[in-house]
Amino acid sequence: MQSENKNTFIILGLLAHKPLTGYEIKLNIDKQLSFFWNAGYGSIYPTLASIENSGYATSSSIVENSRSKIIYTITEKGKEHLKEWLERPVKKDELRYETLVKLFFSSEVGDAEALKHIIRFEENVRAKLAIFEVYEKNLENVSTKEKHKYILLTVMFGIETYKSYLIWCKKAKSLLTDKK
Amino acid sequence: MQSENKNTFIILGLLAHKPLTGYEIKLNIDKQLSFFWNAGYGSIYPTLASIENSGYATSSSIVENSRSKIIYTITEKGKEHLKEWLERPVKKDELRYETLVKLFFSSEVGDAEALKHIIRFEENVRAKLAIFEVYEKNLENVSTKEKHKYILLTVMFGIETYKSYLIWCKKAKSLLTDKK
DNA sequence: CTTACCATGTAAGGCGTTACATGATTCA
DNA sequence: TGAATCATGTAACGCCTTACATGGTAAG
Repeated sequence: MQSENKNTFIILGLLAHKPLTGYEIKLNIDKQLSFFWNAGYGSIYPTLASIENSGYATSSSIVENSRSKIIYTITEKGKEHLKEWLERPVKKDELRYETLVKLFFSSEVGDAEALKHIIRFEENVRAKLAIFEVYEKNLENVSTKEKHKYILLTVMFGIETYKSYLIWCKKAKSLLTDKK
Repeated sequence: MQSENKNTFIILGLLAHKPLTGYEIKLNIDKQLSFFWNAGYGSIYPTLASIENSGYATSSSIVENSRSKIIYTITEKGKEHLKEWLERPVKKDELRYETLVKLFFSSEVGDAEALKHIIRFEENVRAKLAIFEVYEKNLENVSTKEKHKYILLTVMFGIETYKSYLIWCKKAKSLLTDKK
């Protein structure tokens, strides 16, 4: 079966909002979805080809700002395909926390190594949380508009979980450093 | 390169604690790591073969409880390999929340569909949180022992994040249902 | 003039899931 | 006796990352 992988639906979802090039799709995923989904050019361009092949989008070459690009536009068939997927129950949320794996086995290397992983994790979380909070402020002003409401939901999810990560980091550090 | 994928280190980590069969490894992963890592027999058995091939473990066929099994034992070389990996910085934690993707694009299908996804997510979270809390109680009693301390850390992570998921579920539901 | 960014792709290889295949033992 | 669990694997396929390859434009 072609065109049944998740990236197909991510791309169709973005195209449902407006026509985009492969390059713009990558930018959109990085900016808006990267917290819970990632994709590289190596998946995006082949998926776009397969999407067009299946009749879910059409492409047209244009020149804009003296740059030639290929813009993809979703078709009715593509919209139906997307909706059908959106209505299906979620199969599985996949988490692969390498950080937690390394902590789980840290009895082999000791507290100092474990702490390094926690601290690195914490730094990443702080950086991303700051970004989320800017997004949230921007979105709250326009959230009465239908489209933004759902995006706000995902940003809220990021904020809530990242805050809990920080709480855990604190507890984890004191479990490893406090003298009994 | 053989034997450099993550499952290699998960398995070595488990074997570092005690010798196990492929079947037992699967049970251990499901019970202790499934919150942040998963693996099927289709990865475990081939990885075990490659681990043995690389000299990170040795195998021996035995009969126990009138069942024949193949037990793998980690070697010194395997322990070194594991430690070296545990000390390397984490490359990336990978999250693929299909739930959030579907929510992100829910403007295409509306509040009712979005709510269904949230409610399904919430049910899963509640079920798993209950399990984590049992684990935590059991671990707290023995957490002064080195090995359990690190396992407790990962359980605490699960509890903290799952509690935050529930908070988000509540907020998300009211964002979608409250009349303004 | 050179660095960064815009823009589109291919190829190889690794990773991982799913389905299939087999067979023994235990328990109800 | 039949279902569940123990136990070990293979094969196919799909998915995804990484590296490679190319070339144009904008800005300093």
